[in-house]
Amino acid sequence: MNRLPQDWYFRDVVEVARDLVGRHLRRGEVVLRITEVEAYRGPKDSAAHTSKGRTPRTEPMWGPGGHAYVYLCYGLHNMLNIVTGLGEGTAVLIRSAEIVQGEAVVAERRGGKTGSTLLTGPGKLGQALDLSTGWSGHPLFEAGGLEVLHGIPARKLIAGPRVGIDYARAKDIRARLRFADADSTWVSHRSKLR
DNA sequence: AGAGTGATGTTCT
DNA sequence: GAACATCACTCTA
Repeated sequence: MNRLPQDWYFRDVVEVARDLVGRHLRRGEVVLRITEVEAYRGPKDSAAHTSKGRTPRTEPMWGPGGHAYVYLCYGLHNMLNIVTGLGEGTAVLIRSAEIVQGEAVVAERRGGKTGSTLLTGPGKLGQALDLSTGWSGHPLFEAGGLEVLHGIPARKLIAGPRVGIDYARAKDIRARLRFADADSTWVSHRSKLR
């Protein structure tokens, strides 16, 4: 299975977000199929990290697409985002995935848990891939490390508001920028999607 | 199904 | 010193 080329990410962030559902994420022997994402539309989007200005932490988000943006949330969760566009401050948060390969390794990293709660949520995904903020800025279109592959695009998408952004403006909270594979059970907060 | 709560540490004011 | 794109757990229904 081949990697997606860098210019694949040079499009509108919502378009890339929808297109990312069903794609594969590979790190070593572990391969995951993305089932749920959220789009963050840059400085004008009050829910996006880039709306608060340029800082060392958010630096990868201001660069060209195809790179990872990883940050620590609540002191314990490493969240994986994929930067899109050409230095527009836009990115897609990867929220959930299904296991394609490496189930034993993932189960061990997740504390021996099994079933469909294994990878539903961005913190769990970071744990399954053993990510840290050191991966922030990593090119996903190059071989080795962490890669995004073609995978199997979703047949049908469902959408809803983003999760955990109560601090944003009302119109940004309402915006339906969370997308998931309608056929997958590996999706968080499923009742709020349609 | 939904609400409440404590754990945890980096980032920026 | 406050805020924070969460999780796992405990209730109550």
